Amino acid sequence: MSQSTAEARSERYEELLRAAAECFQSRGFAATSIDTVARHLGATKGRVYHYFPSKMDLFNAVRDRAMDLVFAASDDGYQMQGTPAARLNVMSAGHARSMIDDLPYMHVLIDGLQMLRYSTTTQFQREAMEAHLTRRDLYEQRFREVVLQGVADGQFHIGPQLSITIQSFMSTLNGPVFWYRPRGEDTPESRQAIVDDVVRFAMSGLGLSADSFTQHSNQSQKVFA
Amino acid sequence: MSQSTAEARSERYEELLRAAAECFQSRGFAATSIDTVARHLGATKGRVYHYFPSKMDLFNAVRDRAMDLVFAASDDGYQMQGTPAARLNVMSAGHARSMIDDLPYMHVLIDGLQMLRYSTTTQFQREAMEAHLTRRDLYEQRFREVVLQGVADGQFHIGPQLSITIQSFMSTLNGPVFWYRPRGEDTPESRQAIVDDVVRFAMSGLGLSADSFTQHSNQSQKVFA
DNA sequence: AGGAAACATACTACTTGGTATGTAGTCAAT
DNA sequence: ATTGACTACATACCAAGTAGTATGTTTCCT
Repeated sequence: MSQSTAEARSERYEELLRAAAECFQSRGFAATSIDTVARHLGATKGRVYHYFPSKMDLFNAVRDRAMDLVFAASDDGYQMQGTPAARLNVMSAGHARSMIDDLPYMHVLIDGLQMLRYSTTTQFQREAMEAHLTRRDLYEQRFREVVLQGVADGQFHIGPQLSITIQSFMSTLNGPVFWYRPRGEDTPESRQAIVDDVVRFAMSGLGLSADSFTQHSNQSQKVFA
Repeated sequence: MSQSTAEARSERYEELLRAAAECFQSRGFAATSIDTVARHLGATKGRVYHYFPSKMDLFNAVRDRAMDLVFAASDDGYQMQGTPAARLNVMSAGHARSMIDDLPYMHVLIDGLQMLRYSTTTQFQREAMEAHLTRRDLYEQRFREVVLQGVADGQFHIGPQLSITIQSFMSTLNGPVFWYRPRGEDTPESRQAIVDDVVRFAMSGLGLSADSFTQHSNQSQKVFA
């Protein structure tokens, strides 16, 4: 197999994955038939089943890809040096940005959890689900870790139950998946403005004003230790 | 028809409505069959179709009921006298409380929006959907109104885009629908603690500390005008 | 007793996940 | 140039499930 054919296959695979994500987004898993995905591509079932052995595998592939994307989106902030507030700010912005930019995938990721008790008949599917949940916990753990550190530093001011605060924080960041829909007039800048506002709200929920975590070229301002 | 039979019918109707809500919650609309709902009641299709002419009508009834509940839950706060912060606090607590107490209904309400472009084939269904969206807008408008007044009073501090703030605020309040699941050990008090923490986060997102909106028996404390 | 309400049962037309098979194009070796 | 193997699909088909209907059957009220 030559280089170009391998690339071509990869492109076809991506095309199929995206089409599936879009269908799952707009109609949900159960209401999306394989024929639906195929028609969305101007193809037939044969093509879909050539790349994925079953509908469930297709869905899992989309969900796993979504997880890859959201991990990548917040990784810079997580690996970054700086205060918990600064790190969390970059992580959150990346996360929220991904919600908007990769909306079809993220929609699958967010409400793909209801699949928990849905049709977990097969053993193989149970394992795939469990592996996914592990990754998800790992992801949430990153945010929890940084928030906890901010609380320890006295920089964040949260309620008595950390888990509730984390859930609320993530709910805010995930929000765009439910209410944002791309329009003709929106630009990269307008999308960034949305992200900034969402992140501002989320950080503010932790008791932080924008001054305390945004990057200033003038370093003289330091509100907290 | 006697009084008791009318009551009995009403009870049966409620029982069916709740069973449907629970099924729709756990599996979604498309994956829930009429037989599923019937089996959940230990009955057969005949019973379901005796009360509802179609699956879609059943779903609409659940969704409308959910809207009734959430309206009722936040109405006290909306009608209340007081500062925008105090009113919004009570409204939000009622809303969040309803998310937890009426979880099956609320789940249907929240993600029932994806039905927008789903199978809106019939004209009648389009009208039902449009009527529902109108009520939903009206509901959100109540929160928007109170938030806007708080901003005008200088009591709230929000980002440049009001609509984004409102969406984030509602996302936080709706959050429990996605992550809360009833457990054996939770009590009315523990549930209230969850509600309080969620509301605290949401209000904090508007730049409000808990001191500025909670009711104090000692009235001497007034942080803002 | 008679009728209507409240279901259960049996059945139909249709959809859907998955499979089995056909087929056009590609690539490499002879 | 031809052949053979393989990829990348399309087509045809089947078993299972589902929304809705038509028709019993039991229970309750009057």
